[in-house]
Amino acid sequence: MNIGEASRRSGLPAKTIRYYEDIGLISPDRCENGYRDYGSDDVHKLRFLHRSRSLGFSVDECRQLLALYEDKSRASADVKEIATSKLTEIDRKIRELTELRRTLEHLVHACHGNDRPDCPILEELSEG
Amino acid sequence: MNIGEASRRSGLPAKTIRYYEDIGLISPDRCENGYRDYGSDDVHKLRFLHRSRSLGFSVDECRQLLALYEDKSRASADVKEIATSKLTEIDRKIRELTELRRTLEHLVHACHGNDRPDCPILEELSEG
DNA sequence: TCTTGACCTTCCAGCAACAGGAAGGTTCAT
DNA sequence: ATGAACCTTCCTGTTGCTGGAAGGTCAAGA
Repeated sequence: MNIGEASRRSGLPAKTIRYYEDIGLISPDRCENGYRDYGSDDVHKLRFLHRSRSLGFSVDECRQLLALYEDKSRASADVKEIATSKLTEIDRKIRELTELRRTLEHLVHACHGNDRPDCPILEELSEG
Repeated sequence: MNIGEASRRSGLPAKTIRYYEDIGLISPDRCENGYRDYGSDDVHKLRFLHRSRSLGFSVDECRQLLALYEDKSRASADVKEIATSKLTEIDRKIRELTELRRTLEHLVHACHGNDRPDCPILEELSEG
């Protein structure tokens, strides 16, 4: 199938699919006219990539996961380790954002938000 | 003062300070030898930038905030609006990450993490 | 005086992970 | 035959810096 169909079936934009080929994540066949030709296994991989990207794995982690996925003698511990470290990272991000949120909300609350120039937000930013 | 001192006082790397000049956020004087020459008001701005960046504002938002900061006839409502929309954005990010976290934790829990190839994480990624 | 080391300068490249668009070839339906 | 809807490659731009190369400047020590 052509890239458009692969895009529809995988949920990834054609641009992204070509990019994934550029960086060596997939390598579809080519038709005589030069068009890329995707098989159902390719689509399967693309969906795998789509899903793992949307779960927050970096492209490089996706590469590792994909390699493990195709390695029938893999140890599930290897996969679990990647996922666990990603979980830790997500936890950290959530903590940081929550802290940010608190500070910001405090500032927003303190600001009158009227047409006068007094602004605790700017004051805090300039002093903090 | 030289850029090194400005860096120490503002907490921003010298590279970043030059970059901020490149994109027009600050414009220090120059000495005869070509070195940048920062005054205390420059350092003040740099600290403002440092703080607002670390609060999650984009460089472009920082530019707006800085302009408001220097505009003595500003309305605090303008600042509050920027901060409020940033707050909304942070909330959205937190929600997304929390959802991600839940899915990922579920997967990590389901995986035995041993030396066998059976792996619910990969299964989910390939089907989801 | 020479030299060493810590500064400073500009410019160029690269990171992630694509997105947008130009210029052109192909296929299919009308 | 023509137009729409595909497809191709190549180049640029995004965000916010960071690293490095090649070179100028300055102050202190031998």
